[in-house]
Amino acid sequence: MADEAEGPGRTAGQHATPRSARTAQRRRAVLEAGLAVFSERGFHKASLSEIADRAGMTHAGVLHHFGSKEQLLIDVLRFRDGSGVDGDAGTRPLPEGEALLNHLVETVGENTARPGVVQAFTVLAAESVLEAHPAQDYFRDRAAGLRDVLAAALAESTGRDAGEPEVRDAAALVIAGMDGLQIQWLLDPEEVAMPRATRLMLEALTQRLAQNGPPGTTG
Amino acid sequence: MADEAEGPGRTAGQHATPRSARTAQRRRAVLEAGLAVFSERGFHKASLSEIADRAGMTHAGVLHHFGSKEQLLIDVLRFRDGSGVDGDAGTRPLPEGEALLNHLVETVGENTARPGVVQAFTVLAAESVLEAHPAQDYFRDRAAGLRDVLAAALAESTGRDAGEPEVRDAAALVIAGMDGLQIQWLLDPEEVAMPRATRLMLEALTQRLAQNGPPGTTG
DNA sequence: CAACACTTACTTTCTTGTAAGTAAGTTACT
DNA sequence: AGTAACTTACTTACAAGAAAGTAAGTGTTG
Repeated sequence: MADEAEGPGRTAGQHATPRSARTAQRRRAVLEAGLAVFSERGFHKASLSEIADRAGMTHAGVLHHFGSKEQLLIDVLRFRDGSGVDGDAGTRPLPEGEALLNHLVETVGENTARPGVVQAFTVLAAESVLEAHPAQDYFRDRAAGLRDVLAAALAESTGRDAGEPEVRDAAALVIAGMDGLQIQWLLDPEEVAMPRATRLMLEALTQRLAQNGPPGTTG
Repeated sequence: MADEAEGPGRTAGQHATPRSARTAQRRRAVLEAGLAVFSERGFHKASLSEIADRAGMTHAGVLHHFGSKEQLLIDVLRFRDGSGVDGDAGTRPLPEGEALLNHLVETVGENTARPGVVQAFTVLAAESVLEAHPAQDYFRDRAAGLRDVLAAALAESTGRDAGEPEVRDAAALVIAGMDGLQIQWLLDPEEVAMPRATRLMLEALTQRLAQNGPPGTTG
């Protein structure tokens, strides 16, 4: 069983490139197992042993690669998110402007097909609110960044200014709506139509912003 | 003969309360400690010992009253919610119809003053999504009930029918928005104005429903 | 050979839950 | 009213297990 590489050496910033493709592959297996277990159990109830089992090693082996459970969580989130501490991951940058809004509805639709990832982000985001949670910075920064790009997108498509409080509130609401829908959907998938509801929210908010807004643009 | 007029004296007896009342009081202390600790740590990371400490007894004492950690959680939720397993609790039934919508914004405003309770419900609701979580039924039923009353309220104030998918989606969105805003607010209180955003959401959704809706009303 | 990728074994710390004891309070009966 | 029988509200002590993390060893590989 040799090295059929999928990209052995990578530009990994300041971190040294992994020695072999096999090592990268094992790390990746741990990250995937971590995502699965964190999403099924949440951070606190997840155990390194279960993650290690699924990745085919012992919990000490996991610690060898990631140092601590907290660091593993952070690496798992970045791995899934895209920024790819490791070799790669789907890393597509978000579209900007109006395209972002359509992209969101699409993404929500895709998400109904992978409850695992949805659950991981939902549970971990809420959990991160707890004092001294290791993923707190990650989720706070993520939310702030999303609010920014969403405010820009909403502003663009309604002729408003991205700095207006109402626009920023709307941006927060879009994220909030998506997060909250996920909770309800995970609890009761048949009662909640995530993509349809997301579209409704976007339409309602953009209509409201457009109607109430553009100072000189409307004429 | 214990002067029955003033109740049974303990060594340091000071209460004019009969034994059963004192017991209820101790149980209540545990419920309040439980709410605090569950909200600070989440269910899994909360420990009976810490709850017991705050209530002034040992963890075995807590188990004497509530049987198990899971049962304690459920009793805490019901206690805070109102249904009052115990003697009391503020059990005010939700207003109905349009009044509910105003009530929501008010409640959100009040909530900014008590992050503890907000955090408890936010974190536990998201956590309940995990397999075999003890509060899963509680939160699923709660969400379903809220969607019903909200759909009715939205229908009433927009001339729509509470059974229409769009109205039900809007109801789910209101809950989702509130839940999601709480997460963002807990992570970054200065960046998120919960009450203002909540009002915006309600306005945007009711306008959208009213505009798009009443089959015979529009002309 | 030396670094790496692990494993086994162990330590420490916590966890919930149980068992059994005790000091009060309550009830039943005379 | 007095007392015995019982219940309640706890406590201390323990059981049994899981958890993360450490240390040290082993085999592979570049």
